[in-house]
Amino acid sequence: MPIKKAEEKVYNKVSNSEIENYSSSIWDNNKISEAKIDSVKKSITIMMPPPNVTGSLHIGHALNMTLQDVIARYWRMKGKDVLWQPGTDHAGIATQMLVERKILREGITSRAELGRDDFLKKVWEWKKESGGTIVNQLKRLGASADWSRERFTLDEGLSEAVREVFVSLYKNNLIYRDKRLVNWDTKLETAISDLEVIQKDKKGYYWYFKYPILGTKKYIIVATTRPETLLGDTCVAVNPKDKRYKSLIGKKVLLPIVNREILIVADEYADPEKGTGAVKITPAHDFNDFQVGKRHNLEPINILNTNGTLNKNTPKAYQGLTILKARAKIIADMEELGLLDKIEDTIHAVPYGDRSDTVIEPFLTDQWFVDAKKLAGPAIESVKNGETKFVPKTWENTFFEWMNNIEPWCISRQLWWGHRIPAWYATDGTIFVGKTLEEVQIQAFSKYGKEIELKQDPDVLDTWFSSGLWPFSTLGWPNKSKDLIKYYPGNILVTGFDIIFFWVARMMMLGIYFMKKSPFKEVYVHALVRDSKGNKMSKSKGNVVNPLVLMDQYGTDTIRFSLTALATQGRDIKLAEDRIVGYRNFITKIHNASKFLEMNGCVLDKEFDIKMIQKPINLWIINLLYKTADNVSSEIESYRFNEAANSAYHFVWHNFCDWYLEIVKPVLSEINIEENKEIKNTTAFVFSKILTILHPIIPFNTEYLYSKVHNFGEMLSLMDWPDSNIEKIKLSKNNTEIEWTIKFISEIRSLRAMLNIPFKSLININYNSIDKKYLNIINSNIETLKSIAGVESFSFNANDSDNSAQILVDDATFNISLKGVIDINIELDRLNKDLSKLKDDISIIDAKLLNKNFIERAPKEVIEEQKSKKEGIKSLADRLQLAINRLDNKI
RNA sequence: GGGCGAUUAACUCAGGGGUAGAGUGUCUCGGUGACAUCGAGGAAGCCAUUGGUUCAAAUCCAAUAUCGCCCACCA
Repeated sequence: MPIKKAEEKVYNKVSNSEIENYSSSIWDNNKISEAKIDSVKKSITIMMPPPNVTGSLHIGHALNMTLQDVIARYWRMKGKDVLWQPGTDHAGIATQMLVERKILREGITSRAELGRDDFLKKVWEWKKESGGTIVNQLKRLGASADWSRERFTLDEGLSEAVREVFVSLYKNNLIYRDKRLVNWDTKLETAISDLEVIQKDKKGYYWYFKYPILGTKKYIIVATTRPETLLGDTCVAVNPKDKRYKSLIGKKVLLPIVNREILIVADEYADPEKGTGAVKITPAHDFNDFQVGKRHNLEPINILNTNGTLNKNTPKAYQGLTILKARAKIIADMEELGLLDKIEDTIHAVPYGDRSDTVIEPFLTDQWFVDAKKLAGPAIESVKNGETKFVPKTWENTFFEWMNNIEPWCISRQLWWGHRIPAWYATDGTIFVGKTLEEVQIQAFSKYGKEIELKQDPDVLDTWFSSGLWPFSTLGWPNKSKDLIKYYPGNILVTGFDIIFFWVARMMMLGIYFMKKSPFKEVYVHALVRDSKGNKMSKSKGNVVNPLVLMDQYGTDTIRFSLTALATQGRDIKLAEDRIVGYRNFITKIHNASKFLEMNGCVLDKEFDIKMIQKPINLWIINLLYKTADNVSSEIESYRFNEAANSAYHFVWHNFCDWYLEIVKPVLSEINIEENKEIKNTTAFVFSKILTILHPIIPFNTEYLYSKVHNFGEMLSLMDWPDSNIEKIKLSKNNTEIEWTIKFISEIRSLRAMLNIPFKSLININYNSIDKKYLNIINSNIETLKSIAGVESFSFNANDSDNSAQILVDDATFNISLKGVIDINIELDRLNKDLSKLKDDISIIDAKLLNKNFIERAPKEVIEEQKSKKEGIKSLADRLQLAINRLDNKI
């Protein structure tokens, strides 16, 4: 076994952390990411989705922030004044839970023991100590947001905006207080919104209960998955059209255990197909039942305490029991009474709280609501009329679907951490809403004619209420600030689809209401990052990929490039480590190219004018460079990040490194200085532009190479984006000479590989009659051909019928003497294989050309294209056939 | 139940009316003055199925199948 030298050789690239530290420190020193309010440049505003202050960078953040950073850096290089507004969200429930756990560890039994004020002090303390974690992680990722403007949703300014909005919406009857069924979290003891409820399919049972009909010995049987709600039943409903029960309508049943007389009512809600067709109605604990109860004027009976235990409205034996214990007792009691008819297995959806992961109970309480329906109209309209566009457009359907069916938004939370609701109550229950206590005191005084005691509502607002104001509250609203005028509305919002309803829709509703304009022109909705098998990442599955670990392992830029290259529209991202390794290699490749430039003294000459370039190879690469730059540019602008990354990748690796540098390499080492000057200049120029194009995606390495290693000029992040229009570069469609050379070299290499001619044995290429232009090309690239194709000589040889292999490039034919070293049969095989491919191609085209309909109806250009294609292939095939015949004769 | 999306090489995915593309993997050769985290060259596909539109369909339309997601659903 030969020793693998690769293992001995340690690549001497500087460490990722050194590169990352260098780049971020010069960006910080030069404040490249700060928006310039006084700049005359046109603005681009990106509102960062504020991560939870309790958060730690996960792969979704990494994707989201990388894409925003690509956009931000790109537009800066395009000469725009970019505001990327960062900040964090106070995350009411998450933060409160976290700090509650913390004080528990400190030996405090509950937040109640501390009291509201002291508990909040603890939360602020925590925020001061640990709240910056996520921000530092974002900075490490390279997020070039304007951190000097960092905001927090509980900042004084943002809180003022919250109060202003609340009061204003209240005055306009868009916020109201109401007693309604809400989703109640019995663990957190707070109401939550519909969106915070997650339905999970669970195994359960249908219990069939017999309710005795008063005055008879008969029963009506009802089915339920929640036996304990029996205690709160106020009627039994049957469908008026259901013949089975028609005679029972209006009769009464004796509700077992509680012995309450309740009516059998007729209601369309009862579905004869479901269960027994008769349904028990518990208005206080079921959303549908609530409506039924209302229709029949039945007072709901609440059977629960806020912590989910049974309350005073239930029989003594049940009071204080948890729901599950009460359920078991009901079943046992019913069975004992002989009223349990049967039990069936079922799988049904059970609501869970997204934060507490506990079963959510419909619960009747007084809460504050936003009349979302009224606010939704204009938001829907702004998408319909194109003021705001979703990318990809398919998300607009999702948006409409939800907005059209929107329900009142419950905004009050029975928590301590958050924006306190600016409402006060008089002892008689009168509500006063105002921004400050003084304000409501004045209101109260004018009502009562004297000073009275006012108590502020103890509840706080849903966190999304304040983040819904983010696009304008961060810019100084309600003050008419310069920022607001310049940076509102934003241009682009980058977000995951999971918060379209939570956040995007609410920002649009509130933004349009208060600012008269939708808060952003475009919403780019990116995919979810999944594991390599396509599973959603979750802590319980243990398949969570920690971006910070990946960043340590591969470097931040590698992760950024990987996420960008994988960010296709409309499909989830499966993060496979293979891909990451591939892109790590790409960054290494760039470093090696850089090393090559250094070794060969390729230094950027400020006097160098690319319009004066003469050599075809240089013209070729410049041409491709600008094509790539234009391409990357339009792909970023249309949010096709994967295309942008791939396009740059391909150009750098396969055009610049594989061909340009290889072709130029032998010439660079020649002594002719004048001759080399143009090549060296071009090489340095193109490389500097490569770094520019890649900068938005991999800022750390490109900045490092640009300003530290090569000292190409100022900081890269301040450079202009290459643009063929602005720089008036004429792009040509074809560069025949270089393209022909590449084809020629590829043919030679392919032949070598197929015939097993080792690279070290140089070959002699003969030609008989070829066009002079090809000879010229060969002569001007002779060094390249020698060094990268292993060609020793070219010579005229009229007698080309020796044992020779054939190379056909366009309409030129070459032959290589095999000198008996090579098995003719192998060459014959190779040629025959090529030929049969060509013949297949011809027959496909022939089939078309012989089709009368094709000739009659296809556009002329297409027909001509097919014909000339066929001509080309045919001439190649003919010459190949000739060569085969000749070789055949030798055998 | 309502809606959306996916199905293309072994894998992960682009593309999108005119002969099928990339990266990874795989096979062969290679220790060469940028790079073995590399270079050169191969092999590998009835583009899910069935119908339609079209001169022409992987691409457009419709149905089907399978998988995924969102919303609704605790009789």
